[in-house]
Amino acid sequence: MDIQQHILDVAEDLFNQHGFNVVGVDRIRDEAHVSKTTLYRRFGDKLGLVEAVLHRRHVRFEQMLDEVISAHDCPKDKISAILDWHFDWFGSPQFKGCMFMHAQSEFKCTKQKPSEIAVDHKAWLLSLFIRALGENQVNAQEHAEMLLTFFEGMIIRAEFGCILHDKAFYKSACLKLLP
Amino acid sequence: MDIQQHILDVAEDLFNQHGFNVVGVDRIRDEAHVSKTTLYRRFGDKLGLVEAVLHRRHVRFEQMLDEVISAHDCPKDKISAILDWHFDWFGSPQFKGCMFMHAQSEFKCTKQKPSEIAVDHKAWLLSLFIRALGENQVNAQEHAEMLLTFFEGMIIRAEFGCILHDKAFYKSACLKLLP
DNA sequence: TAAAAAGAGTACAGATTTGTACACTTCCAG
DNA sequence: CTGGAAGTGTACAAATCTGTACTCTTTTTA
Repeated sequence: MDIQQHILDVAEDLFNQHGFNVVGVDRIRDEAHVSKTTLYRRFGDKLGLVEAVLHRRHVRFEQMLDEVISAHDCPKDKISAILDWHFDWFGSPQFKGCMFMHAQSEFKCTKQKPSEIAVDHKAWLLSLFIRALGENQVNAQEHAEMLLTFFEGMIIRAEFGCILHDKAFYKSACLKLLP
Repeated sequence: MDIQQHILDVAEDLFNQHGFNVVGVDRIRDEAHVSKTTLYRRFGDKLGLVEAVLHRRHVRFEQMLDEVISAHDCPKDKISAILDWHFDWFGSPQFKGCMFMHAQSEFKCTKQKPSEIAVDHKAWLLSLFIRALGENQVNAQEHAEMLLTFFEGMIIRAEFGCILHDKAFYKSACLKLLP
């Protein structure tokens, strides 16, 4: 059992459910059943822990979604698969919105590293859509941006508990936004 | 000079720039140049102040956007005008993302009133799009939801500093999402 | 004008938060 | 088996945050 990963598991879950600033180090210590000494030895300070959580989450999303789009051939199927993946995510009990959006809103004014990680994550997400559309397409960049915009909106609507049950409407909308 | 509105001005600006939990009552007192007695006499507690700020902001948005769509006739022009209004907002120096999204992410886990106000605001926003499309249209509800989703995504992309300079792409995407 | 309401300013109680210190234990590798 | 790295548990310093208390002053209103 890797204690580092266990701490990150607990911290990620707490940050995801309640936010970064509102969750104190003592609470992570209690729920992870480790000592504060260990927390500060491993991650330096609370900000270091936040960064480690975000970085690991980004890598996980990267692996999952890269696999999702590589399992299909044409742009239409790749986008459709990304949509399915998002709906599975929205339906999971852990879903509480996008942690990178929350990091951006909580840390952007102080220009701290979590905000930087969030911006990098979204830049990678745009590149995923560009690759899904095929980079040599005309205006692939802009079409990818429109699709990403729509997906970001879906995440928000899901966080507000307002996602429509019928996935078909979203799939149809995505198709309209394709080149 | 209305002291109540002045306090709300200052609090709204601070909450907008930095978030709700991170801004303390003492800071609002200092920047508004009022006493803590006045703050607590007027708003009860910090949560009451947050609620008052959100409520007033919702009413202001309601007035502005109702006026925007009533100034045009066909759905296409109404949506286009809403888009223009959003781009003006994104370009303003006060823009720091959607305060109701932030309220939802900071208060939803505690099921407090700010989250309720945020949900109500977004429900009203959906109704705005339904009215803009014309309520008797086929699947107006669902088309409005797709448009709202896209607009929520634009707000997020703007918060990340990633909105494209050329408004034409977004306008074109909106048209594709119309019935 | 006199009473009542509202505000200023300050102090403070009580809780919470981050981060450190220190003594003691566990565990593993040379 | 032994020394060092890592972990536990506790205590605590220092800052911060919410909310109240209390006195004094200003403003409004009857």
